[in-house]
Amino acid sequence: MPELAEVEYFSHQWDSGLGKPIRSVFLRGEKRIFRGGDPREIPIELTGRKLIGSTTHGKQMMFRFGGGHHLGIHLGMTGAIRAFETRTYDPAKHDHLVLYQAKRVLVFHDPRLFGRVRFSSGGPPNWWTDLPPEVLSAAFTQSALTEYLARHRGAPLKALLLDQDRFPGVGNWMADEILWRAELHPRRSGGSLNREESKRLWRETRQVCRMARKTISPNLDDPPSSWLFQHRWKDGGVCPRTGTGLVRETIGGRTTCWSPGRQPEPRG
DNA sequence: GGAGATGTTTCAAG
DNA sequence: GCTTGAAACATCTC
Repeated sequence: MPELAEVEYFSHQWDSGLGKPIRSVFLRGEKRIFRGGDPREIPIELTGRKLIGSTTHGKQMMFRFGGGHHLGIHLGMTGAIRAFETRTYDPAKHDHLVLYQAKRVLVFHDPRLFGRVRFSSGGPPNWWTDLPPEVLSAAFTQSALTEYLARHRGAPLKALLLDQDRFPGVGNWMADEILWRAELHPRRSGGSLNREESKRLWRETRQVCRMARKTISPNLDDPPSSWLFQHRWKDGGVCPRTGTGLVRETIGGRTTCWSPGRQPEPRG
């Protein structure tokens, strides 16, 4: 499910637990979720520590605890963060991490195990500090994008937009939304864009990220019907701008939706 | 029963 | 060495 705006929404689900200590920790022990680390550290280090802050970066979430402990969560495709106001809670089938506080529980849930939990003691770890510039940061410049497109001149735009090292937080539906607004066919190659098209791509990438945060992050509401988002999954879906039929096909390894009336097929 | 799902990583081919 | 594409991961829903 989650792309940048949804990730922001989920990270706030634990806000009610800010400033309060963890009393105990439940681990399901699914190794895949904690790949690359040893989850047994988590109960040892977090018990008695307060949750003191949270932040997101693209699709990554980071929760800070007292004592310099950091918990990183990636939701993968089906992960979710939840909080329940309760004193007792039996972990559900796909709950992988449950942090018990005095009056609530903070839960990470993920049926498909594509999500990931990382843990680090002693300051922010490299996997957090070395993240690339966010799309809405000042470092995400037009010229950096142009340079990137030139380097990946053979790859389809759809595949490039899913590159988390360059477009952190952009996922499948956001990539389609960006290309639709920029009037660029998803199969256009990185090297085929002229100056004007490259500028449109840059502008719409930022615009979609900005609007997604504004509309989705507060309550996980769906975007308005003027977006491609609302029409892209429906068979027989119609482009809200041209009124003509939408097309779906796999590009860059993912289901891709576009409006042929608006996004002309590349030549050749 | 089969296909596909708003994601990332890894591996191999070009 | 770099770029690109496909498969693998595991479960649920339509």
